[in-house]
Amino acid sequence: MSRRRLGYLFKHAQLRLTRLTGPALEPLGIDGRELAVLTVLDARSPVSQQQAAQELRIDRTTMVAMVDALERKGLVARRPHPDDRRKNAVELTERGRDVLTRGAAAVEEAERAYLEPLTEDERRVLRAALDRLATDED
Amino acid sequence: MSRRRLGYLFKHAQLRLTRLTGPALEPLGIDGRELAVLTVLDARSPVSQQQAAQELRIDRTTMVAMVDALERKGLVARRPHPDDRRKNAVELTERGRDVLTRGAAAVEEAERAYLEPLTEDERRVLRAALDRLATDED
DNA sequence: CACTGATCGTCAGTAAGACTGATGATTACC
DNA sequence: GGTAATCATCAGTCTTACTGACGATCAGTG
Repeated sequence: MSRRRLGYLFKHAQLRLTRLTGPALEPLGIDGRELAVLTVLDARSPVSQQQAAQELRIDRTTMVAMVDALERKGLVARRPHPDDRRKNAVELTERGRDVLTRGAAAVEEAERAYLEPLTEDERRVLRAALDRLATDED
Repeated sequence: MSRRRLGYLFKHAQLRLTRLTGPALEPLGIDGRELAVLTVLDARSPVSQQQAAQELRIDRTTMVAMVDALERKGLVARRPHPDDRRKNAVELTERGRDVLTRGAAAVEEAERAYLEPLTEDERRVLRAALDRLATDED
């Protein structure tokens, strides 16, 4: 049996993760990407859209669409940034904070189930390895 | 600093991998997914499109498009399957085998560079962990 | 102050990837 | 022989994420 390529392993490892986190977040009306945006907006507030985009390494135009969606759902609000009129200060609404709290717990639980087939040691090494592999030293 | 979520880590670990394997395969005119298809077709020949699709866990209709592309590039040929006239026996052309050989070497080398920041131990554990995480026990 | 260049948010258009659902041809079941 | 399942295909759709352009605003220079 030939050893599978890393690309295959990553793709399907990620697919299985999505199959767990997706349904866990679905009752809250968001997906994993939106939860990530909520997390950054909450932690770094008040933050411009581009700062948040850089934090998550997503495109600036993608962030526009994400904030659009979250705003439509009433989870965030665009406000004029105090220091710079070009920027939006994007803030979580009360409901946004609630969804963030519950979403974080749901994902935590889903990740626990996801990692269940691994030993404690493997989980630790996996996380450390991914951390380094995900970082470009460009 | 808050621990990043698995979804983020997987996404960006995969992005960096693609940034290495993509250019490595580019001179051959294929991408990683096409190389994977060539690999399966070569190992299991003669194989129907759906068998190959199942092997790689991609959709049957996606496989049609992949074989279309590979056929256009002269790397594979659809032939009537000896046992079942519904099936195509998809086979590598001579040039397809050459591209597979050189592509496999190129990806091997790219993966080596990709894993360079990890210790030998970490590489072993990572692979074992991904293997299990990528497998649905459904 | 006036100019130049950069930054921020936005929008339109596009491209890749992968799906659903339908179809015709063929095969297997009984 | 008739019904159900399988294979490859196609059209259409959906998601994700991009490029390139735009107006508005800011920062630095002289």
